[in-house]
Amino acid sequence: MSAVSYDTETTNLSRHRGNMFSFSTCTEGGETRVYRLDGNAVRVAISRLALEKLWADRQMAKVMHNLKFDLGFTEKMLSRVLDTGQTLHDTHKMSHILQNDHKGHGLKELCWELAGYPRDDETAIHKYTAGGRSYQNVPEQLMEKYQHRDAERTMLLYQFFWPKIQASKDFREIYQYEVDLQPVTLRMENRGVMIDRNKCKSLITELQAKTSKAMDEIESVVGERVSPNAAAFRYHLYRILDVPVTMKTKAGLPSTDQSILMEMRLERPHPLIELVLQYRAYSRGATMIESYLEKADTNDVLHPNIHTCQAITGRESCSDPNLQNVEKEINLQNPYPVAARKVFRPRPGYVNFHVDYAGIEMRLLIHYSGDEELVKICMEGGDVHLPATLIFFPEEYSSSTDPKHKKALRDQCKQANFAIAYGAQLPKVAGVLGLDMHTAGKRLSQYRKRFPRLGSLMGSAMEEVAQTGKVFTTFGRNLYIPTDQKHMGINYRIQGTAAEIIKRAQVRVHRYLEKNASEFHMLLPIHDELIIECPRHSLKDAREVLTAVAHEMTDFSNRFTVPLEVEVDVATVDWAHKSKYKLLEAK
DNA sequence: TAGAGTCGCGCG
DNA sequence: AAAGCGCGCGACTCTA
Repeated sequence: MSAVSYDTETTNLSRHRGNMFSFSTCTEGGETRVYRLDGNAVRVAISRLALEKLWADRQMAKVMHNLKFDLGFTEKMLSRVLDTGQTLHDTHKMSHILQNDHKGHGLKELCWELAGYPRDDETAIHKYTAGGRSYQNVPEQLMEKYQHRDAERTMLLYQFFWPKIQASKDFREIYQYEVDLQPVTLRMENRGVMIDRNKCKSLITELQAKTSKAMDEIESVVGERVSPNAAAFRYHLYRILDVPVTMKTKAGLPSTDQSILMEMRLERPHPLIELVLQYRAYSRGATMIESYLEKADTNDVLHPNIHTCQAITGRESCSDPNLQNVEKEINLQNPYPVAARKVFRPRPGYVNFHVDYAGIEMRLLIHYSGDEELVKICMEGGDVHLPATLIFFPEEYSSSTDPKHKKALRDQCKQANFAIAYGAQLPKVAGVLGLDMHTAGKRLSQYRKRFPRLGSLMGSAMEEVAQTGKVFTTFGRNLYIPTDQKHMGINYRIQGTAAEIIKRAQVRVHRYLEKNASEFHMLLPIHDELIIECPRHSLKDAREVLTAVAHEMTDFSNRFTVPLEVEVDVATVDWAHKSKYKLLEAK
């Protein structure tokens, strides 16, 4: 199949705020063309015709650098969905798969590095686009020159990267789901997430009042009006509390971060500590929620950018706004959390299902460790943290009759399990468990004897980095790691594998819903969770649909020695109020 | 006054 | 040498 590169120029980076006004193409032979969709009517008509013709030709693969962007604007321009029956390519995704550790995957920089292709475009254009002005303000002749370049660059990258992707079966498969994920993600961004404007406003008012109250009280304690976020504040804090500096910032200054404040809070309580924690939490909460209001469209819907290949590990990320870090009601690190999730709501007439992978990180650690006893516990649906609990607290756990106490012990051992898998040594493990070194030492060696492979996960990943400069996941994705950072290998492997799982899951779930339950829509991935909306009049079908979705998300039996499972919650009012949702029993 | 770097903090 | 790591964003600070 022959291919053509395709690049759009738009008046804004955000689809719901701008439109495309021009596009350019380049053939495999290097012929470039530029079309304008603005200006006189004849030119517009000719360009539109060319655009229609280009997308009508399904025998011609379209190559883009970040295809979600170009596809999204083109769909908006033509008012229809375009990915059906098309062969699409994305050179940005190729670059990420082939060289995840590269400092960036920008079109210009890549072509400069790979081919010495000139990259002075911006310097000529900058004075026309400074101050956030649209690229439509750039003189056409100048703009055109660089559009030819970008189309040519994209074709250049395609010709350079595509053979390397094709050379490996794993790469082909990884690349294919990354490409398939683009229109899926585009649909989620377009659908968006609804906020409750009134709840936002009242919460902002409340938080601003609390913020200024905290500020006033801080002033009366410190003696002058100084923000707890200001550099100067750190000296006031240590002077007033009269405590030694235990942690410093990168620049060698006394740290005033949360972990320090929480320690001080326990050892030397003082009203100033509470005020600082309150001020920081409330002011941050207020500005975050203000930003949601600014970014929402006229229907109170947020359209975030969901980046599928931004993180070095292959994880997704989210911006404008970031919906993957909205505060929960309870935060163990912060006694004054802002329950920001309550401003997110299902659309009128809808409910939201939150489907999350149960303990996926520990399951993957166990999979990669190959520990037979732990694998068996997973397969039988048992508690993988129980053996550790019985080793570290044999008497305490068995003889305790207080469920709270038992849970606390079990949670400490869960922490210890993660710590050991990520390379913790005796002092750290003893600290996590709250045991003296001697007792912890004896029990840890028992533990290591019984589960030797969990403790050697980090070591083997480090060895792999030392030998090859990378680790690879079950799916064959390469994750390059600096050789002076070998210890990161195990983390990259786990995080990268979980990312691949949920990416593949989204492609499958989208296909399932499109075919079988087209009124359901995915809204957002949050690393180990998918949020799916369902109209209330379809609730009678929801249990069957969600059970099928769960199957699509967890069906990796040929890849993992451990089973994957999901748990489902349903939110009817807002994202802070969820209840358990039971799936159908497996047949 | 815009951009870059640091710090701190939310989520996973 | 090490319980690890990935993001995006706002406030602040300094520089050009």
